[in-house]
Amino acid sequence: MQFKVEKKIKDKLGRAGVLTTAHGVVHTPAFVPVATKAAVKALTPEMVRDLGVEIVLGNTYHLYLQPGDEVVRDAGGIGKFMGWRGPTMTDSGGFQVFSLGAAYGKGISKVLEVTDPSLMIPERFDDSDAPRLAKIGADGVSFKSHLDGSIHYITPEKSIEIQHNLGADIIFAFDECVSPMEETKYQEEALERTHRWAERCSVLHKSKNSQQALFGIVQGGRDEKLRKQSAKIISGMGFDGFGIGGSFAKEDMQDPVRWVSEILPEEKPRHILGIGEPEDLFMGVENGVDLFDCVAPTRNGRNGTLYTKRGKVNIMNAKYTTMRDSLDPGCSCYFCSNFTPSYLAHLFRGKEMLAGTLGSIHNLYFIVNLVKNIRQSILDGSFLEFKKEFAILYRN
RNA sequence: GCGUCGGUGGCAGAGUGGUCAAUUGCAAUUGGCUGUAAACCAAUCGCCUUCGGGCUACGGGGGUUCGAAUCCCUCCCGGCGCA
Repeated sequence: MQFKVEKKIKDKLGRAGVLTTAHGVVHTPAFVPVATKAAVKALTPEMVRDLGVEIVLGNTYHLYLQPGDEVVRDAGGIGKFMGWRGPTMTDSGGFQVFSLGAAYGKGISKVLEVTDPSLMIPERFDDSDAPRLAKIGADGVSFKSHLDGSIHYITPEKSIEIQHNLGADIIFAFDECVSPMEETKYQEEALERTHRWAERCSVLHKSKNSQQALFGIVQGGRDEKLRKQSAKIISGMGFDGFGIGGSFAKEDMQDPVRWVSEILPEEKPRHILGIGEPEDLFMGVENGVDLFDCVAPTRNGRNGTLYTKRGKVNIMNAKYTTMRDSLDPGCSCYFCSNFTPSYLAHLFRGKEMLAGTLGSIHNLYFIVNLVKNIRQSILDGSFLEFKKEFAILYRN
């Protein structure tokens, strides 16, 4: 893998670049659709490609459980297995430590909308009996499969082995995504663990002489000291690129991202994990992020929430049942070019499978194109103007 | 005409003397979704309300009872059977 910065935003950390992998080129900043189980839900690889997508991201934990990483390896790797000819990346399973662990059944997401001190857990109470499918052990994480209840112990080494079998161009170190609700003491403890795990991932990966690029993940929550410390430590481990992971608060997300980008080596790519609402894309790019993956466009698309230049709309709202005007004037995606909101509303109400497909197509097109336009604005030297123009319409 | 079973909120369908403005499902209305336990989840869903409560409701009318969607009488409507 190679990465080259083409142009930077004046006086900012942001840049446009080109990432070259064995399976093709990615123009950054880029949006990376999520294909957890080797499928971008509701879409064929051809549709995904036609939307302008250059790279997709699969998931270690999910593919390990089903169909099994060896099946994927024997099929020629994740790209070949899923019929995607371009570059691929896999997440390490670190997010499942969070989503199936501390966040399990609690409705906690990785982005907090409001910073409310009362929401913070003052002291990590003993909730070891709380139902959860992931538990952190001595040197790894014990998962109870959501599919059949079987127990699986994933260590950093195991995550890397699985990812070697999955064979994506870019893989991630096994980390612990920490809940935004955790107190500082726990953040520190988890951060040290993530650093130890990162080192182990790096050591094993290097010993295997893999052609795959390994990205280390910076954690540290919303704490400046921890974030900077993490960025320094992770940059010193010889990774090929970096992930920025963990907990964020909507209103100050840019701070951790900036702190980290200022420290990470400029010549290596940075990927913010699991972030991808339109405003966040501008925030990330401005603060030095090259790659974004996020389930939001596809999940929202399947659930009836569609992006438009004037903000998100819920196609299930009564007013759309008869609307024949364009949902998002100027949008030239396959859905907007060929169908009416009324039709899509009907498909959703009728629970037709095509609803999720058309919703995903529109949303992915919206996000991928937005990032493309952001990239172009960097090359044109008009990023800040573009950001401002977009925000004025989108927020109304 | 006789017999019989039934008529409950937009629909389906529970309830069969008080805890019933009435279980549940669907529909409807609205909200949410950020490294996917997610083609998902949540709230609302008779009218009014100063959110304490008030009012009108289980085909119509009448009755029994302290109290009726629930019991009785009668009328109307529907299914089935027999003429």
